[in-house]
Amino acid sequence: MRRAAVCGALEVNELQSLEAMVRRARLAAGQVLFEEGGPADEVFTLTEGVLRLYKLLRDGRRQITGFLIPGDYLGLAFAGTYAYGAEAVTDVALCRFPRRAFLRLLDEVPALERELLSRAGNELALAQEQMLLLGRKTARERLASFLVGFAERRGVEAGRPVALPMSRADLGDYLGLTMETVSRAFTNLCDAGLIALPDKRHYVVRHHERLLEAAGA
Amino acid sequence: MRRAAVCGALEVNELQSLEAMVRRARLAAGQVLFEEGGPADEVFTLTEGVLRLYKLLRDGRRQITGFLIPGDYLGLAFAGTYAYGAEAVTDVALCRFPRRAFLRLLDEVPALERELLSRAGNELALAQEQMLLLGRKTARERLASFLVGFAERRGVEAGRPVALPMSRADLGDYLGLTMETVSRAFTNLCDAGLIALPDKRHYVVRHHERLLEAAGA
DNA sequence: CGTGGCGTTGAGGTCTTTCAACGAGAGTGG
DNA sequence: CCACTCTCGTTGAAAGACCTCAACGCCACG
Repeated sequence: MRRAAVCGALEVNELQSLEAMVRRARLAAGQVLFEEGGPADEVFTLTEGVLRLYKLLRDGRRQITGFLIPGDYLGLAFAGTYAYGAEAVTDVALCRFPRRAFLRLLDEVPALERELLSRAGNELALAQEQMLLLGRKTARERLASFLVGFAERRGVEAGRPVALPMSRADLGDYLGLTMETVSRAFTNLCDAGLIALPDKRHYVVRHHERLLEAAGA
Repeated sequence: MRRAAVCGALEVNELQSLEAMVRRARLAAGQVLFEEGGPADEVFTLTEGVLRLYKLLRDGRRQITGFLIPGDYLGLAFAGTYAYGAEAVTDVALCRFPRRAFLRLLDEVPALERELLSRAGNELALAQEQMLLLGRKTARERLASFLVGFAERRGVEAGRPVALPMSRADLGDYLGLTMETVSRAFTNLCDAGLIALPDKRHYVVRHHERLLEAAGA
């Protein structure tokens, strides 16, 4: 895992300049960090909680493009405005960096740039996986894919309950479905014995193999 | 437009090492450049023609994640294998770089790294736009979005015919639809007067405003 | 104990897919 | 030069997956 590498690089090489420019912030669940199209003058690192990134259509339809967990960074837009909005799913804590200072740091620390490039590559691969999901998978496959991937990303070991911080509606907007269809897919996977639902905000992977198979790839 | 910047950087700063490592290649329409999961030991720049990048499910369902046009690069996987397959849509010409030499060059030319990071950011923004399309737009909106964006990307001025090198099936796999639905959406937009279809492989944007509106955002 | 948000379930509707037929055009071979 | 064939695209009819609308239960909160 390379999740800590940015912070690592900062702390080792540039502690003094980091100290000068880092600020910490907290947001309550549901609050907006920034909006799509807003001026992109800060870069963030998430340290606690979960964020959702999303894009909107004029009539209100929403696509969540990703959920961020501690260790993820966001906001590095090379255009002057954010390409997406960001909101707190749970209470969150994060580090904020002024964008200009961050770019200056980028000039001074080549390793940081390489790290960001590597991360961007990972994100791109994830985005392509998500396109496959949205364009070609069934509701059941979409949910199964998400549940497998999320458990893994959270580092939850097999058989352990995984916390689901987001609502069914959020999940729907992430998977390109409605809340109701997500709910039915949960029921379906549960009835099939692939997962268990101790309560509405937790799930357990009961058959990793079969769930992976239900995910379609 | 920064499309030429990589080549620019190479030619100005590293001409001799470039000469040593660049190789040119051609592929006929339909041929495979590399397959998903194959060893990622080369990086490419497309100089002529159009490529499609895609991911597959086991049962053959395909999602095209992007069409590449001259000036685009591909293949910079930080993992050891390609995350997607690449095939020629038309006859293509490209430059190939051995991956290791390319990474060495990356160490020597900091500007190149910044350029790649900037491009990765653009690609990520495009990918998120595509997620919105796949997850939340109707068939008509998807096609309208594509037609507007493709004309722009090709730099075709308003009212001029745009060449469509890919088949309806390719378009379907890109937009998360079937060939038939794509065809119906074409007919629909044509009947509505938003576009014209001089022949099956060209279209004309007749009302940029209204087409943009039909694209949903 | 009411109220409101969230999730589940059912019934009916809709958009897209599936299946099928048909037409146009390119390339092939008689 | 003219069938012949194959691919690609279009169109229609029927089927299906998901959506919409609605009712209901649960739980936290005031």
